[in-house]
Amino acid sequence: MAKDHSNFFNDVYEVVRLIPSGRATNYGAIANYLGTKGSARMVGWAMNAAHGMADVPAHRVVNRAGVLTGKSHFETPTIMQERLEAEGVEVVNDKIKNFDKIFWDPNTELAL
DNA sequence: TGGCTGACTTTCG
DNA sequence: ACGAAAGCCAGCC
Repeated sequence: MAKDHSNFFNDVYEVVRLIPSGRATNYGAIANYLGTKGSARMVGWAMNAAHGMADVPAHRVVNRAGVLTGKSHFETPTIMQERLEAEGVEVVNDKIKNFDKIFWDPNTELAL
């Protein structure tokens, strides 16, 4: 399982893994951090492969509005919200409450 | 080799 | 303020 096979996917996994508990980020931030800012979709795609990895908390990755867009891709559409609430994140209507304060930007937190 | 798809984002109407 | 369309890159057929 060499990480050099797909740098893009691996990078996404690492960034998502670096997301601290009780925090969440969005696809655009990760894409921007990786340099592929134009392809925020690809981040989601990478997560599609990442959802098979337990080490990748995909539930901490949401869209720029803080909505749990990818919840449907989990084992169950409720897993994402359940896990976020378990982390201490308030979720209402499949949307993260106070997303503005729990938002975790790799470009800022990792201090590029 | 060429073209479609995709867990997004931004902008024009 | 809401709706629809374009743009982006990388994997997959």
